[in-house]
Amino acid sequence: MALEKALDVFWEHGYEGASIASLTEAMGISGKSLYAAFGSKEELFLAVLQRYEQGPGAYARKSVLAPTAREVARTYLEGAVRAGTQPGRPAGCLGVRAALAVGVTGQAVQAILTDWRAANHAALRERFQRAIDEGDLPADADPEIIARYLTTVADGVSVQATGGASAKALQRVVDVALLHWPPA
Amino acid sequence: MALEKALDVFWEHGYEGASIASLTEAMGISGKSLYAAFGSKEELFLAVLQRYEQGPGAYARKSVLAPTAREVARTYLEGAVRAGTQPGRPAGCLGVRAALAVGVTGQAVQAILTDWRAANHAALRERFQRAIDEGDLPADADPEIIARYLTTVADGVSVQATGGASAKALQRVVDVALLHWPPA
DNA sequence: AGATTTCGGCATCGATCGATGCCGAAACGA
DNA sequence: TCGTTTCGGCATCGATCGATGCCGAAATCT
Repeated sequence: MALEKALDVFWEHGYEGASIASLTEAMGISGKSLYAAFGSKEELFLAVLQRYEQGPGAYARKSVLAPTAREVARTYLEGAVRAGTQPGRPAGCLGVRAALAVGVTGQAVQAILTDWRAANHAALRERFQRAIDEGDLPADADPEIIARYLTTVADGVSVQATGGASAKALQRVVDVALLHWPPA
Repeated sequence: MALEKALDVFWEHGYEGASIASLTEAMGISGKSLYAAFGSKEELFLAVLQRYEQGPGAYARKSVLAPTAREVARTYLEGAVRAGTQPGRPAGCLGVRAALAVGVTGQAVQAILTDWRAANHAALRERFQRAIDEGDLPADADPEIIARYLTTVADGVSVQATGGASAKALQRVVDVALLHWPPA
């Protein structure tokens, strides 16, 4: 699928670093077809982001469905490792890499990805609040700080993977992060 | 100092996102003076990176001088929080933000920053190896994994700060990360 | 004060950016 | 087989990229 190829380009080079020429070459279509199908570079990126959420990034949505808070945390962090170290695909997380620093033309996409990461955090926080209500986590646990800790580690995993850290090394980091539960 | 202004621009917008026009405007000098003083955009960035290491990023170099491994970890993570949430300055870490995803013109700088982060990791690992030799850490501790855990959390702190997380929230994340020591 | 040097403002270089119009070839239906 | 339609290759748009040369004003030295 052409969208999957575009995903790899955005994932590897970020929003502004991915040129239309590099996108059309990877997708195997012409510039005219690209604009006829997606309208603009930004709309193409939005379509790619949806694709990412349902593919490599699906672990975030699935993790909150785990039966226990402990399993939520484990599936979330291990999903981040797996998605960020797939052989033959770009390293790290699209949402972290693509727009951490941008010029003037990328500010809209940067805001979108910032919201995207914030939504991930909010979903985890709400899941841990439910765990408290169900007695799965202690009543004095703080769902905000637990969720923040997990998203911070996951973001760090993405940066480490981008820098070339191996899946094995990052899995050990995740094991360390999950040694004590609840973490606070 | 003009270098400090250039640092803020690269810090906020990354290497490719920082245009010469935005740099000269922030530095208050002309393009001609910029090239006379630094030679090229890439050489200017290298000078900025050195400045960053001795200013906001100095915590990394200082932390390994702490007397105990525990204090090394604490000063390192708290330094990452403080440097990444300074009011009136760009959020996060220059080394993480500036070149996580780049086009063709930024690959050299991307490699430089990847090496820079790897050097941080190596310095921590060597410090923890020394702690093991001195009996400050258990003989069966793994300096590689402990250092990797800390750099991963610090990288995550940088991403979180870029996304708008507060210093207080990130300090609590660091407290959680340091609750158990050694972490593994 | 006059001569010399230094440096910033401006215009501009070739290249590339995202985006679009033109045009010929291929595919489809009658 | 002919007429119609769709779509990709190509050239090009204005804007901006990093980088440079020109030229006049300000500062320095004798």
